[in-house]
Amino acid sequence: MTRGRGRRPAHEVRGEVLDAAGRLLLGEGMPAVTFERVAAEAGASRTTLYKWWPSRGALALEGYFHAVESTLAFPDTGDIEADLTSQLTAFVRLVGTTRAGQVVAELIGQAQTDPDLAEAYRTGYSRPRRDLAVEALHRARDRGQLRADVDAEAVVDQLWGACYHRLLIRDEPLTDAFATTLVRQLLGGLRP
Amino acid sequence: MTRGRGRRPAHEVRGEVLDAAGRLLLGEGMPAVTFERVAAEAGASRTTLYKWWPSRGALALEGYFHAVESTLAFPDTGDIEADLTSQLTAFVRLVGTTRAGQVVAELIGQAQTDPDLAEAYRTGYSRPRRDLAVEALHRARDRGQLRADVDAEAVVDQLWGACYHRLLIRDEPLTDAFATTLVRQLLGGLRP
Amino acid sequence: MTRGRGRRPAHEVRGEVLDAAGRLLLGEGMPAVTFERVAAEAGASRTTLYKWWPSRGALALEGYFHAVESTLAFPDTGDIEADLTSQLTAFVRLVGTTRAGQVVAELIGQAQTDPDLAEAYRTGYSRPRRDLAVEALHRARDRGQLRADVDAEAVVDQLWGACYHRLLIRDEPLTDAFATTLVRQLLGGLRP
Amino acid sequence: MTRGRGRRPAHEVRGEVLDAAGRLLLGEGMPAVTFERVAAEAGASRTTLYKWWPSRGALALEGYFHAVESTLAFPDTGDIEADLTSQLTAFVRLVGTTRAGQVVAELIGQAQTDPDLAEAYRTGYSRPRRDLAVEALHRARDRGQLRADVDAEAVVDQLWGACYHRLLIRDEPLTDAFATTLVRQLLGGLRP
DNA sequence: TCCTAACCGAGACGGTACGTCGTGTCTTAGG
DNA sequence: CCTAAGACACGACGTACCGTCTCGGTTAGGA
Repeated sequence: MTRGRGRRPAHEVRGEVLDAAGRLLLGEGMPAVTFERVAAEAGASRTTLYKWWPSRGALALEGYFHAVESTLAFPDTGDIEADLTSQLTAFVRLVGTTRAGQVVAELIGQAQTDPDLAEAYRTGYSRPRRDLAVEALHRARDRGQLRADVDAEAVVDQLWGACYHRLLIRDEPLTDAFATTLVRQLLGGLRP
Repeated sequence: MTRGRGRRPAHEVRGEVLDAAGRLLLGEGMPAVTFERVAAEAGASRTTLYKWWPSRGALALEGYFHAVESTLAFPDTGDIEADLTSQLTAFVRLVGTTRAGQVVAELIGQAQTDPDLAEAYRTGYSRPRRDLAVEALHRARDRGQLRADVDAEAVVDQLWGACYHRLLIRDEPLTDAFATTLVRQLLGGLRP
Repeated sequence: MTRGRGRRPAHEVRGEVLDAAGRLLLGEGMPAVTFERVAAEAGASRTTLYKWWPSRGALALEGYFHAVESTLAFPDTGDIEADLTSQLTAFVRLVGTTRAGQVVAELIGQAQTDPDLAEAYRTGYSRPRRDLAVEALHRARDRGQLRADVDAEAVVDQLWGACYHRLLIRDEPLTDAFATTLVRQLLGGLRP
Repeated sequence: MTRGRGRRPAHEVRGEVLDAAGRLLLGEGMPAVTFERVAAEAGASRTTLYKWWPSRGALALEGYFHAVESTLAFPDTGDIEADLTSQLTAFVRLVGTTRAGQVVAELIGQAQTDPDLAEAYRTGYSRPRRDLAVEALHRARDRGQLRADVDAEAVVDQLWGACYHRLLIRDEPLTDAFATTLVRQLLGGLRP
């Protein structure tokens, strides 16, 4: 007898579902993350998934978080150029050389037609990371390393956004040198 | 008599199909551009569409081009900062206030899982526009308005890429002021 | 509100599908029995049909059974020649003058390239009918009306098979006289 | 340069088409014989095929004839039982053990919904063979080996038709013994 | 011999059907 | 009594083939 149809503890099912979603996402990419396949892989009912996740994008995103358990940190050594370069280089390497790059790109792509995913992505991923960088930039400004009128949000777009651009359009390569260049070119004009 | 089932001139069918694709894309967005609906709207056969377009993304992109007939130009007044600001502001307005912004975002989104669309987008859209900007930057450099070691490709990512970032993630607004700030912050460090 | 998209009782859908299949089969013949048209006529989803019937032939056959609800009987009066003649005459009239003849021919025809239909036809139609005739022949043999070494299975082929031959090839007519002749010519040599 | 599009001698094209049709029929069976595939295999235009053959069945049949070049003969040794047995045994072996059996069955099957094939089959295949057998039977009758009132056409159905029955329905095997039995059982009652 | 008309093959058209996958809804049986 | 299993209608996909029709190159016939 297989398992019966009665209910299992919610958290147990949740865990298996997210495992399955993350596995599919990392293994076969976004198109493989369907309610159908995730439910089948997790041995759960599709009904259950519909109850907890509003869209396949939201499910995929949560599966991604569940799989990578990323730590959120922005080391502050006191040298903003060095910190930005190291952060940006780490980011470029992550999305440029690991599976994560393609996955993040697909999530952003899917988010264009999936409002639930877009919202979840902003709230749970991009916003916190932006904030960390903005705070670091503000601290640098307060330390006198950056001009007083620096627009920290725009700086984030000019560094990370530039990388996302290359990640999403892919008509120019995403290299360490590129990361370094971004910081160098931008900070030249931002020093007091 | 209806029309028979034989061949109609290729360009005639093509035109009607692209009309339909563009109309659906602008009117209801990317999810509405399916082979099925485009064929129905165009009064064409699905088979015919499959013969000419490798994916719904490629079809949508061509429908978009067909609909907007955009002119490609990068005015060069001799003042690079002014030119960049005006170009970037125009771009920000286009994608920030018209239907085109959402459409372009959806196309880029779809391109993440549609290689044919990605290739067509790079070749027919992003690459030519990048090149124009890069050439303008090189001319400015040769005029002595920019440092000799400027990385023009990176500059493009730091200006337009920054805008695409806000377009695609949408956790910060895409305003005229933002465009101006991007140019100001970046060019400060790029002058000789 | 139309009806919703959820589940309907299986037997309800089944019934409507078989009605439709039978109606199309009797009305327009085998070529009209496609999954597509049956689904449309029955107001059911094609997906559902695929779940229950392995091929359009199998669907048609079941539709045929559903429509005709034939009774299976082989009256045994004690006079084998009379019984065979009456059975064969009835069969000849059925397939020679009613719609059923063409339908059965088309089913057998389709079965040549549809293993599922072939299997279903043998199991559900021909085998039981053969068996009834064979049993009657064995009883006649045991009563001493037929030679002890009669090959009852072969007799079936020499009577009904002969009729199927004319039904399927149609280069000679299928008449009552033919049925009578078949029995007469064969039984002459089968009497003890 | 490939070959141009001008015309080739009709008989040359015909030959290649029939080669292709026969090859497909013998190799993959009736479902593989489509105008599309035959034209492709023969390197001919579909238009040409439509001009010469009214249906895929007719094309297949002619391809079959072209491939097998069967000789039509009914040896007459003077002993009708021996002749019938040897002819029937040869037939049973042909359709029971070679590819031809399946092919003939598929052709008859297809003929149920293809009037052009049915007509061509009767005219070019079954009718001539029936006639040969009927003539042999009439000669035997005239020699006094069969009763004067024998219905030769019916005899053909009771011998070959019985075999076709087993070929087409396949719920009993088609063996040499079966052929022998058919003749033995039937001729018992047909002798004067 | 050149030019032109007729023809015929190549191939695209509108269609029908297939079989599959995914979606979101709804019923129902099981724990 | 609630939940999950699972069947349903639906929409879209990509493919195969059908029968029709247009187009343009070749070839044969007339100038």
